Amino acid sequence: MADGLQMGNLSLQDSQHAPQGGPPGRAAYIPPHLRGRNVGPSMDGGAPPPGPSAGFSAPRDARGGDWANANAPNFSPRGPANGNTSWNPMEKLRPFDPYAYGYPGHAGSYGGGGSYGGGGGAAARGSGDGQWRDGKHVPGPANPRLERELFGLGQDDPSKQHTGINFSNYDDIPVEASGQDVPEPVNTFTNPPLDDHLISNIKLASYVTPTPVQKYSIPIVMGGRDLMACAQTGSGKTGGFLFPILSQAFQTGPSAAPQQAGGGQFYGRQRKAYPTSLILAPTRELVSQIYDEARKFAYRSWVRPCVVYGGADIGSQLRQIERGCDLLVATPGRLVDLIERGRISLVNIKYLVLDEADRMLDMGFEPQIRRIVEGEDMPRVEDRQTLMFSATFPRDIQMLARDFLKDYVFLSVGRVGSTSENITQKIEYVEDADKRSVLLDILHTHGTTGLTLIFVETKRMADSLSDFLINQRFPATAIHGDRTQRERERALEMFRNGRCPILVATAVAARGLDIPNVTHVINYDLPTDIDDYVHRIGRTGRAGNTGIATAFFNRGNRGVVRDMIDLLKEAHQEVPSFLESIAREGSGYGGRGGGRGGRGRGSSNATRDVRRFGGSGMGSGQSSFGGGGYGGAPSYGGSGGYGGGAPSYGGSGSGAGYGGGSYGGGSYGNPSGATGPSSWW
DNA sequence: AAAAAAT
Repeated sequence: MADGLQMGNLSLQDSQHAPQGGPPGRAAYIPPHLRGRNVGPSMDGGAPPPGPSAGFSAPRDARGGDWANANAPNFSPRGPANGNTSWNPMEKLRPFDPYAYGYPGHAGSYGGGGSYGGGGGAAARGSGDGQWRDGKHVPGPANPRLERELFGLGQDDPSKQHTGINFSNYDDIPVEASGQDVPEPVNTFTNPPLDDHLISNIKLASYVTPTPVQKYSIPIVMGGRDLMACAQTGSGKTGGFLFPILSQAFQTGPSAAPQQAGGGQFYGRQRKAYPTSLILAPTRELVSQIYDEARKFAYRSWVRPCVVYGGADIGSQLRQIERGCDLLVATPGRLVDLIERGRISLVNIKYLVLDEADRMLDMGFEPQIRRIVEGEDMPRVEDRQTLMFSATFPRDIQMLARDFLKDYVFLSVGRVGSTSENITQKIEYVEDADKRSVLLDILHTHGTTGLTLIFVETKRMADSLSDFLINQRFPATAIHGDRTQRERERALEMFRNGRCPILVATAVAARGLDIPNVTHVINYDLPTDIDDYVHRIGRTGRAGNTGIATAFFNRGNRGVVRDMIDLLKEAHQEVPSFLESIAREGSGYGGRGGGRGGRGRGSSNATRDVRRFGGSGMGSGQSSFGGGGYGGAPSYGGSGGYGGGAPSYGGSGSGAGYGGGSYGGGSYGNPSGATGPSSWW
């Protein structure tokens, strides 16, 4: 991978790779917003942007031997001292926050550790794990205990027995791919292109057929292409990036560690990790979820996944990383922290994944993300592969895509829930004062099968409603941002495993969480943003199953009435007449019906490859998945679409952009004349 | 209004 990289200047190397305790050899910290693109803080004195990856080919980089040899110092330098089998208590405690208990769940696989180092021929991780030896992948022995933990027996933990079935319904999910030379999708988990070891892990996890996202993403990523995918969590996107990344990793082995002084000697006294894959996601729950998946598919392989996030003891995370870290799943803040501490270097990154990118931006992570991607030692765009996932594709995400991706394939995956009709949506007119009793009616009649997720708008309401339900002898619990991390995890776990099949939640649980078996979502309070509604109901009907979504609607929600009607129609749901009449009453916004401007419902997921259209037309560049939009992929505007189109993001907002034709189907309803859509904000 | 995140 280092081939063809230019040499950086030496001072650059030194400042970047200086042992952590050393004097701060770098220039004063430059805040991200004052920084030019590609000019990281360590690029003193106007060094041209050779990219941080220049740091690779330092003279002292003693690569040249085989990978394993060069890599060895990265891994468990302490060797046997750490190796142990006494960590197993984790097994009982593990459920959620691994760090809370001192050691991440990977422990069990770590076994004796005695095989480390030795003659330097192998990058061994301990007797339980696989190795990369003499240019070959040598999977570790089976570990029944770990296997049970990772893949589950499906007995007492319903959350594990249920990993994505009913695949036939997946096929309803439309996918549109665009870009230059889009590789043909695959239809099976087979070799080629996938690695055999990965396939065996996929089998262990009982995945049978790739989901639509995976069908496309696997060949795209394995073909070395960058990817921008608009997809939600339930679509199987985690596998969509993990499968190809791990498959490649199994076949090509570890990268050489830089900064290594030959003979397996450590250069510098800090142990620093050099992951080859980095996955960024916005929340702790999400990174944990991704990490759990990564552990499954990395089972018995040489690849060691790690997870870091805030709010947990950093010491144990540091120790975990020291033992080897090939695939790192992280929240941005904590990762920056670790980079600042000099414990993680990104020079070896081959794969960068930004998951739920829109949400990360919503949460104000852009500075950290830009710092990580552009302001540290991450290889340049050309020298890494970058995959971005986002439920929506608004302007700021387009900018990120423009800056972080190269000649990417754009993938648009239909809404899992609403569009594919997996979810039956019911809207009931309920005044605030009647909500409790109506809720009780529903809970009584709905029976006890499956899990019920109830969304409310405020934390106080979450508490009081769950108290109320408990008083009414319903097994309920609550999750919201004022509860401690531990309480949240516990609530979620109780919900997952069915001991508390009713969960009252605020928006904290609206997005991203993948909880199987949620059969009913109740919007006790409707959100003001229809996108949030879509995400909420998307907690049910997941993995191709069906679900029911009930919403309590009254005049206080008339702000979303227009979007709600559009959404119901698009999803071929019944539209109650009171909605229409309330819509006719007018919502007081003027302009187009709901006053939502262009950022209508279409933004939820529906997206198009902006590169195809000359300008971004609508201010936010979002579009709908409307009607016939899929098949056609009408106007790619010739092959020059990308190169030429890219700079146009600054785009006009003035309406003209619909021209592309994919709106023809007209299901979008009202692309009416409004001008600046973004005025809505 | 709520949520999230490095401390």
